[in-house]
Amino acid sequence: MFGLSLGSINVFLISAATKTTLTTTTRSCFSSKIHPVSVTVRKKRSKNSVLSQIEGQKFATHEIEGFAYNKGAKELAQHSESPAYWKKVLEGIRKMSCSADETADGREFDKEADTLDPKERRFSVLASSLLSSQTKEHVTDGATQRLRQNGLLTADAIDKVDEETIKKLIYPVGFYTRKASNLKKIANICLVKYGGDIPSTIEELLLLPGVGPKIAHLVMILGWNNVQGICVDTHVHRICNRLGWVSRSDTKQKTLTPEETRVTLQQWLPREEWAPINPLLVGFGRTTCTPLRPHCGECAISRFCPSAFKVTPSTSSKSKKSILKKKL
DNA sequence: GTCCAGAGGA
DNA sequence: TCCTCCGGAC
Repeated sequence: MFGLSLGSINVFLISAATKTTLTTTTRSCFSSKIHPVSVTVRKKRSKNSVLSQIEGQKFATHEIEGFAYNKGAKELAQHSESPAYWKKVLEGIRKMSCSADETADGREFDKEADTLDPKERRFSVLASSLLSSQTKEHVTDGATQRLRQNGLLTADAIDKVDEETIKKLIYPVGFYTRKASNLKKIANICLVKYGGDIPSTIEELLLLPGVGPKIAHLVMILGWNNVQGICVDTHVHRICNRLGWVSRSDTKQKTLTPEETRVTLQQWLPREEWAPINPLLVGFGRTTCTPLRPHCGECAISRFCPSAFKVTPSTSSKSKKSILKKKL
């Protein structure tokens, strides 16, 4: 159960949040190498040099690493004001998730994951993260199981097996043809460049085919227990905008992309919430705060939500087109 | 038929 | 910025 891995993440988070100095205990909580990063962010995402989209935004090294241990760190980590009641909102969503009897994470990663060799565990995290995107949970689980049963959850094995076999085994995950091809390429890169392990930084993960910001951050958290940033998918993006938790700089307009949401959200959301917020909002977004016709009537936090009961169904470009067609 | 959901290519 | 990739739920 992913809960196990989440457990270890929680341990890390608590220690990171409460330590005031960098101790060996804290350091040992990271299974990964720590890469101090100072990133200048660009407006347009390019595969080679990227982290995010807000121009001029810089992260202090200690912030990126996950430590708020020196004097200036707190101010830096909190340079944007938190929206009112955000704690109550998260608490309310947590309660709803529990009563709906959902898994807190919304994702099941490898029951046997803890018995695996760390390198193999990380590769399987990367593989299942890739499969899970744009795919229902049970479908991902089935595909991952089949890969495992065939011994295909290591870089070495994937590199050797032919693409057609992978394709058949992972069917019917979303975009299985492309994913099979990407998986082969990724396995080869992991083998050649990383000795069968996976990359340990966001930048290097982003160089892998089929890995964008969403999966890169997810893999850093689940694979390396290293919270570099929030894993923002379409649910986190939508819900944060509905709640008014993020907006374009100096305006009240919604953020335009998940990447913009991620950077904006990271400016005020305390670090210990970065890892758990994705599974929490994904569950909430699938059941209650749905993209089309959200169930505000049964939502326990609607009183905190500026969009409650007035979310107009977002008109997609496709439906806009068909509306236009009908008019013509 | 429409929408979902991230990444990549035009 | 839009389109494409996929099966499947609705």
